[in-house]
Amino acid sequence: MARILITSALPYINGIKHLGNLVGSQLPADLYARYCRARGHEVMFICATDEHGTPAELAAAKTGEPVADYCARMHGVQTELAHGFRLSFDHYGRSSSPQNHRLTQHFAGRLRAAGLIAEVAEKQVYSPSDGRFLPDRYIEGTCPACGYERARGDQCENCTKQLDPTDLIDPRSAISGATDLEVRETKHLYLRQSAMRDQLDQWIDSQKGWPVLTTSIAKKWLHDGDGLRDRGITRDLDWGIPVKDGENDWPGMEGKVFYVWFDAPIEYIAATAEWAEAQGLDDAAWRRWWRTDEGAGDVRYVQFMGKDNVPFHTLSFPATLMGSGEPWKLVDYIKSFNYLNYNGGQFSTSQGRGVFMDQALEILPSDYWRWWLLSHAPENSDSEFTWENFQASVNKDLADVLGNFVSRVTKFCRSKFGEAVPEGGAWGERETALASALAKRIAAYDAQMAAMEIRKSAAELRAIWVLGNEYLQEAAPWSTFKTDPDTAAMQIRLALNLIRLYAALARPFLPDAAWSMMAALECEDWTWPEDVEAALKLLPAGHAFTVPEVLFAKITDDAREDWAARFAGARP
RNA sequence: GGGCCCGUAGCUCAAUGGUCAGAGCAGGGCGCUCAUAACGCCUUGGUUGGGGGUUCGAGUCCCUCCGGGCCUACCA
Repeated sequence: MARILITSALPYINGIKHLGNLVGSQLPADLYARYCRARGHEVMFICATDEHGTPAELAAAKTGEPVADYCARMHGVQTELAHGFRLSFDHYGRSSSPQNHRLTQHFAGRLRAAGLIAEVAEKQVYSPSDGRFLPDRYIEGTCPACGYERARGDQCENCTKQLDPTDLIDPRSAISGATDLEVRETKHLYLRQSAMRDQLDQWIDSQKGWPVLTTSIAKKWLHDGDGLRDRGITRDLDWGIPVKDGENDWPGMEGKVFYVWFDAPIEYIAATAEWAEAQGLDDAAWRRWWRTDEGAGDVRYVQFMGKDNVPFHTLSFPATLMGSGEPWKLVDYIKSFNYLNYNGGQFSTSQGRGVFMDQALEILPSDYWRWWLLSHAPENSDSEFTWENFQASVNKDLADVLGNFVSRVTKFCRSKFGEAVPEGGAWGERETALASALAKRIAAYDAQMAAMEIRKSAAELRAIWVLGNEYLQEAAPWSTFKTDPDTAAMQIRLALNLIRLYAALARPFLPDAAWSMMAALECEDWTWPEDVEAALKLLPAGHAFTVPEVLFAKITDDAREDWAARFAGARP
């Protein structure tokens, strides 16, 4: 038994996430967490809402709520949706928690003591009308290069030229349209990542087997141009974690807060502390996951995230942890994902394009989405959601191959033997061969799951379901029954046990369906089938069961067309 | 502009430089009748984006061209 720490990239507070966000971090992290638990490992699975930053303030302003209230409300909404998708977090925290305030300020203090913080005076655009400094991309104006009138202060979307906000002609606030912008001097803290470049570089080099996507992005940042640049870790905002040096004030930094990307990863740690508090445990309970000098030496730490998050997890956050000079647990493996596209374009939160988590659950139960999303996870390249593909995959894999197997076995047994596991007969060669084929496939499934090869795991699991249908076809208990009822009883006894085995194996992908299967069998034994023969004899003769409702209803053409039309344009 | 990734069957995707490039779906044929018209077996289908090169051997390595995508540090 190992101890596995799993974190999923934090969803931003600013609205409901779409399926692309879900499959890029939380869902595969949940799959892995569930798998690790099923294999008997001790798991700490952490996620949280990422609540600070300009977009959160603006979203709150739009609804007229105080930002703290807005975040509390949206945290509730996201928590509900996480439950809806059966995301099995040990704790779903908030980056605005007191724990995160303390830890973030602690790290800043340690970094300052280590000489890794620089104070930099810089000029930034301020909008008196908005009462705030404007991040570059919140300034719009005419592109000096191509004349595009809605160029952003960081880059012109039309001609892709990199811009400085002061380059823009007729600049205005993208928030209010105000044109009375001025340049003000302000002081900010920078994390001196450049001083840690070699250390980070060596650390990345020492990691074996990370996805190309992960290491190539890290290497690019480390070696591009002059190498890794220092990074501003404070902002002039109201909502956030006040800049402090540990518990002490930071002269000259009054009224400023830490940058979200500084405090968000620290929330992984803080959320574990939140968990401990919620469980009524002491600090040692969470520190044994995070401090190698306090018990985390044998922890394996795995992070899940979309590719846009990679630089912060490979560089900034490790720099924060290493730079503190304290023995914090560093990540051991980073599983990163590409993007899921929607009907040939991108899912888009701002444009409301695609299917969002709340809408998905209104349409179908979570298992349908979990299965499709995970079996098509964008691991090697961007992948594509289409309604046709979704319908075909779900109907074939879930309804026909798995669901129908459960149906045919339980209904056949009920009609010939009644609703209890039938007695009689003994295994022959066919059953031994099946057990050995299953053992082989299960080993492959286990290996793919352990390696976090998501799509390959799904394919192996499906192949295991197919073995059951093949067995039934060959054994043909419906004809055996006419001449040799005892053998038919043995065959169907095995098939009923196969349902339990499938439930145990499928639980990480399909928690609800697995539960329904177990409930129908009136069984609570989720034991992983390490010994397949034993697993296929687990339910004894005479054990009662019930025929379950149809596990997965098929998606009709009408429903598919209806949804395709409904989600074709912007979110209503 | 720079960097990275991808391009394989109608579709979605596999293949440490080494048998005849494989699966699932879709298509075609056969079988079965327990089951959600479900299941099983067989089968059609490829100049691996184009062109060069290295090698005994290239989907895989190198060059080049075409096409798609991502990142490029003040959104997060």
